Amino acid sequence: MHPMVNDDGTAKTRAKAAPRPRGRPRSFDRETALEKALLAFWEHGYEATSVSDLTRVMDIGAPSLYAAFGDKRSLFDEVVRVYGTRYGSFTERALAEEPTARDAVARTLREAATAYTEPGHPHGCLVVHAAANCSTPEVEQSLRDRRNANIAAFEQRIKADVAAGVLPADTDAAALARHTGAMIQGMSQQARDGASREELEAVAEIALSIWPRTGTHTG
Amino acid sequence: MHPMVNDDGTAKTRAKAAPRPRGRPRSFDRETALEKALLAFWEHGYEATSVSDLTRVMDIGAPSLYAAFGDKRSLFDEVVRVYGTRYGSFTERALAEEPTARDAVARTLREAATAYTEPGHPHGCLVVHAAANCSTPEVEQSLRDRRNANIAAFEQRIKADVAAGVLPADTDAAALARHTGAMIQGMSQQARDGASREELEAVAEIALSIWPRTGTHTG
DNA sequence: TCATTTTTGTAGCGACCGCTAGAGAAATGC
DNA sequence: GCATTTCTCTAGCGGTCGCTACAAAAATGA
Repeated sequence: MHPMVNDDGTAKTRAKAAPRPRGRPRSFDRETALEKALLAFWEHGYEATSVSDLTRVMDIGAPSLYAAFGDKRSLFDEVVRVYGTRYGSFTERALAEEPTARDAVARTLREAATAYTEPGHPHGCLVVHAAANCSTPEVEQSLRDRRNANIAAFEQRIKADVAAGVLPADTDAAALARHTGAMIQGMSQQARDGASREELEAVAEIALSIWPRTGTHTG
Repeated sequence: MHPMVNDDGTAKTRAKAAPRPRGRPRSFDRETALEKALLAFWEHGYEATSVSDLTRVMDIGAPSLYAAFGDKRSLFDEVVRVYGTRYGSFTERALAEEPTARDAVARTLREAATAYTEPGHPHGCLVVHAAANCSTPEVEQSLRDRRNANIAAFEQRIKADVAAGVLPADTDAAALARHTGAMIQGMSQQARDGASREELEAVAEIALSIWPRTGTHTG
């Protein structure tokens, strides 16, 4: 057995043994740099964030960026994945944990009001805005797919409630899901345009009032 | 009196006499070129539409563009003005012509469903999307101001109905206006993401169901 | 010590960006 | 005809874009 030499001070990333690699070690923490890139892309979008911007905020040289993350496009892809797990997971959590579609939508909209106006990071949703007006169609399409997949997930959840009798049989699941998606995207735009958490929460409550109250909560 | 020589075939623009200017006449129709620029900016946004793109779709050289429209920024400003009168005026028309705030909002959302999916031009609203992720902050801010002014106009109209007793006294006019703005922007995003007119109309009807039905139409 | 491996900083590639100088072309007034 | 005015075309400016070749630097294994 090799001794687990891992407390050398710089290698925060390698938590799991793995003997130190051969060459010169990285001078920066990969996760920290990735988070900086995430914030830059979140604030300015894919296209308006130049590689020069990225190297500045990540505090590394261009060759280091390309060695660690590939090109700009794959760095952005990784940023989107990290964003999804770190900041954008409240929707799927609500869908998984709440007992009814209505509860899931309610929790999603309320948490969106908070998440989209949180201090410490840009307002609104990266998935909604970061690939708008993008001259690389694949990038624009990849986020569009994520948005539409979210709406499809709402639709599935609503249909399940209809099938279970929780929602009326004549419920238009597709329209209800799209309405929810439009609200989320509209609230994200509002957050970018300066709306506060309280203002977005009021919007969310109005939007929620359209739901038939046949669910578990009737108070 | 000078005879009104105005039928020289090329000068569509000068409808009002004004003796022909001194130098070499323009080889293109300014309004037609402006409309082409409008469509380009609408589809790709301010930043992603290069001057080279513009000269190609307008079918003129770069010096002609700069002579006729100033720089890229002022061309975009003019495009936004033209867009407002030609494509984006349905909101203020509804606010001016409908008897109640609710009717104005209903007409706005229904007409948005049509306008945002009309064939022959890009989907969605130029004001919502064309300055997203823009590295020129003034451009981004100018469209943001237009969006927020729209919401303020809704709020004023709603407050007028509250004052007139058409809407309940405890109506949250600001939240209701912001909800309307979020719906418009969300529907615009949906249109960009591929939603059809019928789908957006269904979303609009759902959104409208939140309004208290104390207005003139109760059928 | 010394060869090997990997990262780092410098410096710059070709392509495109918004924009314009300058010469020629097409109209006018005289 | 001829000067004047205005527009058009070619060509290219300085700057930034995404990206990379290259050599020095810093770790390893022997």
